[in-house]
Amino acid sequence: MLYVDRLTGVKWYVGGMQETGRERTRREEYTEATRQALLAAGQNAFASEGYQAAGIEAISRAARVTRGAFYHHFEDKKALFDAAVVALQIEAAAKIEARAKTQRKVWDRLTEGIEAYLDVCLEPAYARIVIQEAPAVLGNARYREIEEAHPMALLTATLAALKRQGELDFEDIELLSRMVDAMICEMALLLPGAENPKRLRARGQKIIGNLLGTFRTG
Amino acid sequence: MLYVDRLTGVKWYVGGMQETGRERTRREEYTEATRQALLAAGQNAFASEGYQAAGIEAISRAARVTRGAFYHHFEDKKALFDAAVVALQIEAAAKIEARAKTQRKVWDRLTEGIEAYLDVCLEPAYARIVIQEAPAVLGNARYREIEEAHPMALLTATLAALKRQGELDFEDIELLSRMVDAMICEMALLLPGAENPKRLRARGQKIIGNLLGTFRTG
DNA sequence: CATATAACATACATATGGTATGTGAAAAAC
DNA sequence: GTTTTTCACATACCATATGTATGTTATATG
Repeated sequence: MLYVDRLTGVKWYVGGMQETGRERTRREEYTEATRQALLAAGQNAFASEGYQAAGIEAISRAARVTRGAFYHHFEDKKALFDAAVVALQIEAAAKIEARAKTQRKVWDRLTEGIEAYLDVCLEPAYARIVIQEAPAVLGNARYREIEEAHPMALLTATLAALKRQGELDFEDIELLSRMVDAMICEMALLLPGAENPKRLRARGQKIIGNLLGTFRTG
Repeated sequence: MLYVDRLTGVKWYVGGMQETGRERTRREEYTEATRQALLAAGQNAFASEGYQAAGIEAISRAARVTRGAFYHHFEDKKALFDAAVVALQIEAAAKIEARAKTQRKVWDRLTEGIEAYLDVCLEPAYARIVIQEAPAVLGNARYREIEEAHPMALLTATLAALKRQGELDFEDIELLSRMVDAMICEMALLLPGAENPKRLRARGQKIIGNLLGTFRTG
């Protein structure tokens, strides 16, 4: 979460934060807690009702504050949604990285990471908020900005590593990464409605595997 | 199916209209014309401002009627958007089919169709309304229903034909079709922001070609 | 010709997002 | 320690947009 030092105007994040030496006051903790409550309430509402149907009034009530408090913490409704997407993407990237790290060889890391990514995409909240609604609500530019910074960065980095090691050959790693991303998201939206999800998933992975295979060298 | 009266220039649709053998009255023609005007105004508004920002008042004014007329023709705002998506998808399917038909061999039809699909996806109105916003506005289920009935049906049919001819080998044609579809849409959202669109497009097509190549037999 | 109906227009009800202002407690300044 | 300021909220208000209920007129129909 973002903090702003009143004295220095310095901003910093908790999560990937640097210690600035200055101590946190109790009040700051409370503030952060209500902000978190609003964000959590927002995620719930957006996930279950969708962006448009989710009302700020209801979200605020769920966080046990008034709409006044909401507008103190967030610029507007879109800002809350943006924050929700960022939080989900950071979470997603962490989960994927953790799973990928269980493998030694880079190529195995890739396939494990893709597995993990698909698992994340299958979580209903993620599917609805990030995949289904975020592009429309935030606009493509902003959506891609967030996506590139978090979950896709891992994929791109892994593909780049493979290329450096000479195990993969393609000019535009970024593009290849996006294509794989698109296929994974497609799978995520397809699987919940399938009559045989296990089989469908296996087939989907085969397709993705085939594609990557065509660029594999050695 | 759209008909245009060569004498009057009036357009109308046959589809929901019962074939009564009865002649079309002038009044019915007028009615259909205003409906068309509303639909066109809606497409413009949705394409330039997005679903949420586009107001029914403005759309109605652009069609030179009041909001009362709008609500006479459409259930609600979503219904207009739905109609706009359907119309765009029907149009898209027609364009793709026309282009694909220029080729003799089925495999060439496939690649030509993919080319044509990408071209359609690059039209700003289509990209914004169908690709970017429709899933969020209509919900995934409805979105896929429309997509499957129109542009994707062609892709699936072509892939199925190739499979029948023994030129393609994969168990789930529908899935493969969806994957290709996902990649094309991804390309469409990627290209407008690219510094070298021509090169990017070529690379994207190479990726899609590679994927299909892995299932090619003979 | 009378009646019904359909294609609109008008007026209204209501919800929701956003803003402007008020308040009390806590931190900073002196 | 007292004063002053700040900040995290609450209250009240406003604007806008969706949707509905009702009214009106022209056309089709018996």
